[in-house]
Amino acid sequence: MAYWLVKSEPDAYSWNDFVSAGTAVWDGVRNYQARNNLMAMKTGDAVLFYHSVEGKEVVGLAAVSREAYPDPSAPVPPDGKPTPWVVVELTPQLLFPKSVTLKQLKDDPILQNMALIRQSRLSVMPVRAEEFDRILALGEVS
DNA sequence: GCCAACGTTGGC
DNA sequence: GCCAACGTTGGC
Repeated sequence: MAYWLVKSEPDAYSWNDFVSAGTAVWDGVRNYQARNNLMAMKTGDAVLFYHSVEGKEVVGLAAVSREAYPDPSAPVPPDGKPTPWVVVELTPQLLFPKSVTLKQLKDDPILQNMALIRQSRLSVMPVRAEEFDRILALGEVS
């Protein structure tokens, strides 16, 4: 199983919105690196849910419930080719007992090299197993 | 509110 | 194909 992190601005789509919806179609990704990460996701993979801009913290854990398929919200290319953009579907798993702030991640020696820190604009990124375990520990997920 | 990082667009 | 201009993201 692989591990991932997705970002969402809570003003636009928060963890509570996600829980209320029960499942989320992760649409609107328009960056090729992020798209490649979406395409690599497998059903059952674990996904950390991060609030960007407001909060700046990992708030919960989700799971991939459906693998990549074409993004229905993407514009149709004029040449009639299929859109390059994809979505996955995510399902909430649990709310962290304690949110893990960006500052905590930056201050932790194990987490120094996370894409979240080194590449702040990427919205969908892989997480290493040791990073994932460490973040769950910081979030007091038992 | 500012601005650094960085991806995209379009003129040449 | 290069690169300046521009737009967006997201931390501070």
